[in-house]
Amino acid sequence: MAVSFPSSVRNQLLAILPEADYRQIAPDLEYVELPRGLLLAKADEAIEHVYYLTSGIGSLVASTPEGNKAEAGIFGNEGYVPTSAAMGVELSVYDVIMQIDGDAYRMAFGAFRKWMDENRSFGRVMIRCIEAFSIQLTYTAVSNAVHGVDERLARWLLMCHDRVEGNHIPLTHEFISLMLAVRRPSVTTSLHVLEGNGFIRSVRGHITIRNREALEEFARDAYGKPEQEYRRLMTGLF
Amino acid sequence: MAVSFPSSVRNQLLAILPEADYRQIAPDLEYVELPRGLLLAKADEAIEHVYYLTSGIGSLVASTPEGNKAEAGIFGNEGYVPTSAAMGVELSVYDVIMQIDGDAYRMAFGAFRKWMDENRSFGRVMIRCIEAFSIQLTYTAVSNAVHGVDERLARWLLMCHDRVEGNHIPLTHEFISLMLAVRRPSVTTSLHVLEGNGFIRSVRGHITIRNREALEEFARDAYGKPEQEYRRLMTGLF
DNA sequence: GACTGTGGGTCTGATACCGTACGAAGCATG
DNA sequence: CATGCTTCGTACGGTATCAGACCCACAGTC
Repeated sequence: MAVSFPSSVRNQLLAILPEADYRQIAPDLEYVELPRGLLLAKADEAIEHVYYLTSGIGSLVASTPEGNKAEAGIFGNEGYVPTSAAMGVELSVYDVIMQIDGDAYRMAFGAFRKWMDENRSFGRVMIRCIEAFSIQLTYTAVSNAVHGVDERLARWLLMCHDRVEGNHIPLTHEFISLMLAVRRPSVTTSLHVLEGNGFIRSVRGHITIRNREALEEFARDAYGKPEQEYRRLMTGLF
Repeated sequence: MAVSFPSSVRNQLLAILPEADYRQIAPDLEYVELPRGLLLAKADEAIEHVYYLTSGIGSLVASTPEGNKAEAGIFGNEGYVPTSAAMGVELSVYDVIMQIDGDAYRMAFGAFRKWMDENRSFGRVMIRCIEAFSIQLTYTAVSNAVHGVDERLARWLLMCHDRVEGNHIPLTHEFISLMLAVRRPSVTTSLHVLEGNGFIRSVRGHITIRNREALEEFARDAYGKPEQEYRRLMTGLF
């Protein structure tokens, strides 16, 4: 662990920035802790800050006029939110909510816009991230259309696992059911399927990944493309 | 109809550009006809051109490793494809296919990249379009998660209707079933529901919208948000 | 007018998921 | 230890959609 590194580089986007560019924007970063449930942006309200998570997980949740909700995207320390800030959009369209406690470096909307204009490398990284996120959205749409609950749940757990350290994820069935837009009991039974196969262990409020490889195999048709594209998009940028 | 206007302004993105900027990029536009079934981009292949449709409809179709497919996004003369070109991405992740005959002005990938760098207004419009498209992706994901076939079909027909002139849409049940990732007979029965309500008329290969307002009401929970956001994003830009 | 291919309607049984409800188990509080 | 709250397990009937198959209607061709 290099002591001289600021902890903000634990965000992969900030870490990828050339050092000179990073130093330029760094003064506008502010460390914050993000408890579960915190809304980083609210639907139809102004985007005040842009967040670079260094730990934890958040979700982008979209609602319909009748109040149906579903998660459209998930993010951790590999990205930033809300992506729409980069397009000069001031109002958020979705709720962006912390799903697992974490912390982040955040930047005021105005500063973010300024650096998007003035720092080429910064803009390049942010734009790449938008593409990566949009690929995730696409495959969420496809998966929602073609996969059953078991597969969707497996995919979702893998995406969470990618974004935490260790194998332990604090999650309730209730919360998962909101994200996947299915009944809570459907989550329970699907978790049992995964548990019966030895992929995971599930106890009151906690899920432990026990055999990630097998879980990936199980979710093969649902998981992988966005993650692969992320790696492709983010390598060789500089 | 102003005779002096080039037909390319029938694409809403090109139309929105300030005249000076439009004149700058115009020499790199080439008129092409796009028959149904034509692939404007192929998954994992290089993006050769960027297309600005002036008529017709196309779809962005994503596939899973096991060959499941579903439409993730739809576009007409209100946007451009592939949006990823603006992020400096050279390979397409999806198939982009013409769904209803049309025509377009296209620009070589290299020229597009150049103007993204050199013409601020151009870049701004393209970036806005990415955001709009990404909102569409999000709501497709949500709708796929929470709505039944009837509602999803209604939503989809409305999105097609938005992108054609008149009330007539040439479509087969088979094709719609591919887009929605449902069985072909499910499309047949759902169309009967819409037809029974007097919203549409469906005959061999052709669908006619008869009462758009009622159809919108029927699809209220599934349709509208992305379209509303599109208008908000694209007004007052210059 | 017969032939052929595409597109559309309908049937069967199977299954996945739904809405709802209720009870049991874990955990904190006093 | 009693209480209350959250979280989880399970059951019921109902419905939407599935997979697959089959036949019919229409449109073009020769």
